[in-house]
Amino acid sequence: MKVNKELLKGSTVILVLSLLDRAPMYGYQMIKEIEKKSGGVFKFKEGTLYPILHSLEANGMIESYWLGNEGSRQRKYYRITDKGNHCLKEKQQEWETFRSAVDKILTGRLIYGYKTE
Amino acid sequence: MKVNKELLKGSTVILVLSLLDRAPMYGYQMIKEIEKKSGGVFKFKEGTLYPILHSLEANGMIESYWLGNEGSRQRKYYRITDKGNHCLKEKQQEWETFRSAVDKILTGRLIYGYKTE
DNA sequence: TATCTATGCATAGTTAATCTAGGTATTAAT
DNA sequence: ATTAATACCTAGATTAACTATGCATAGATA
Repeated sequence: MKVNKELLKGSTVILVLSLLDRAPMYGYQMIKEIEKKSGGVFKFKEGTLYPILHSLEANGMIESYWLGNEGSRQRKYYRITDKGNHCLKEKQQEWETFRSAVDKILTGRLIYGYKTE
Repeated sequence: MKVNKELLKGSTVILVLSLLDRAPMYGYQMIKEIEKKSGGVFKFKEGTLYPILHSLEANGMIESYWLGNEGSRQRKYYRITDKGNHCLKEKQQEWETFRSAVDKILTGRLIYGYKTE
């Protein structure tokens, strides 16, 4: 990770659902995709992604199916469900709220008075 | 919190340092200030803020001093140090990187192919 | 004057998201 | 044949923020 990894907390699910909202993918592919799209900023660990996928599937946000590439290796693809799509929309709104709130504080002006010893 | 509290992780320190970069403040004041500036999105708990302040002080990012309001109650003010200011600049850059990377994924286009069963 | 609310600092223990570190197996390249 | 990349998985450790307290002062209100 190029950034403080704690920053990522709370953002992983929206990143995963965003990817799957555009196309079904398998886990390993998502790791590469996220790294590529983020310009190398996010490098998901397998120990991070796979438990998230399993949890999202258990909650009905995504569905999985095995698919082989013309007789070659089997890959476990995930696609987003209607419920997951609804959840994604909520999280997109949440992200906008969060980002805006942080920026307000980073760029904000002083409200209360100034006091020093 | 109006947003998933996990989103906040990794962002607390930059928020605190940003406030102190504009004026010294005491803890309770910072809680109110952050709530006000964020439009009510962030409501820091005391159990969140005070340990952060103590940790930042232990690391030389901020300094504290007690100050009374004309003979009234004593308040513990914090001001940012040079080291803290340097840290803040790094974290501002980190925030930009992070925010931009998330937005790239949320709005990004498909890179690999599309596959379904 | 008694009580309630807001202010103000502090911390021990809990929770939960991510990482570490390991495992297994297939495929492609050297 | 060996190595690197691909591809899945999970138990346990880490750690940041929260919960739930405690204590104390100041101001308002009845």
